[in-house]
Amino acid sequence: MRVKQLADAMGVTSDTVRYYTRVGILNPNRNPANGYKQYSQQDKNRLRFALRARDLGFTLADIVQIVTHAGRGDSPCPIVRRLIEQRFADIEARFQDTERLYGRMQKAMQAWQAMPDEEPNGEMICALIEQWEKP
Amino acid sequence: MRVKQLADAMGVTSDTVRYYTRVGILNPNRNPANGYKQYSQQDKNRLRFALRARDLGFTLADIVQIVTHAGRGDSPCPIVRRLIEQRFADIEARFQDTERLYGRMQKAMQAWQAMPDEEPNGEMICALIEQWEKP
DNA sequence: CTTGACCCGTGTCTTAGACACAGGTTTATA
DNA sequence: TATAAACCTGTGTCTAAGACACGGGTCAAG
Repeated sequence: MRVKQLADAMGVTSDTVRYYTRVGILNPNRNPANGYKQYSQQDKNRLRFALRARDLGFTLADIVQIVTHAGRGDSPCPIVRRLIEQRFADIEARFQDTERLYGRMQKAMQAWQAMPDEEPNGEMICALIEQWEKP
Repeated sequence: MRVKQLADAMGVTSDTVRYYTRVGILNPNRNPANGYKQYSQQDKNRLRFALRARDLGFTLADIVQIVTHAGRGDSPCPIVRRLIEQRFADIEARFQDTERLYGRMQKAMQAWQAMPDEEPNGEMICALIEQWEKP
């Protein structure tokens, strides 16, 4: 199948398929008649794997490592275990960071809505931000 | 004050001070003797404002807009109100995305630890990822 | 006067694609 | 069969918020 066909089948854009090809996750053959990329069923499986791993928080660099080792016949075992531990810690930290940010913003919004009575204006907001304390 | 002095005073790196200068948040004078940037107390105040706004989820582009309008004597009011609404929606979406990602990863980790009995190996993890269903 | 710490501007790198461009190919329709 | 729409190719640039490197100039203490 060609780029768009694969992209549509997996629910991504053509650019994503091309990008995953560029970085080495997909390895299409070339149609000798016109030079177009030809994706096999194996590419489709790899793309499905890649998208699921991405949804679990792995980076594309992680995925490239995994599929490269898998393709060489090596067991991706130690790599994958290390990556899982690493990404889990990353996502946990990111989650907590975002949670704190969200909390700060909620508090700021509440402070804004608790402003005296008039509509808040730009200066008041700027003053609010300026007086804001580090969490 | 010079770059490093300001950076140290505000707890950021010199690169950050230079970057904020590049994008127009800070406007140092130049020391004519050597061409070095000379930051004033107003720059320090601006940097403090910028860092607090950043901690509240505003982008640097947002901050540039705000301080540019403030510097021109315009009221930043309508801009700031629009930005606040925009960023609050952004952070809310980001928080929920990260929360979902964190949940998916937690479930994956639990599934991994609930694996039969042996140590999990790479193939098993890959199989887990492959069979993983979209949330 | 030397040494180490600081400064300068400029340029490149990072993620995960999105978008644009100029031109070649395929496919459906008239 | 001609043409137009939709597709394809590679290449290059852009995103956010700095980090890092380079080659060279400047400052302070010893």
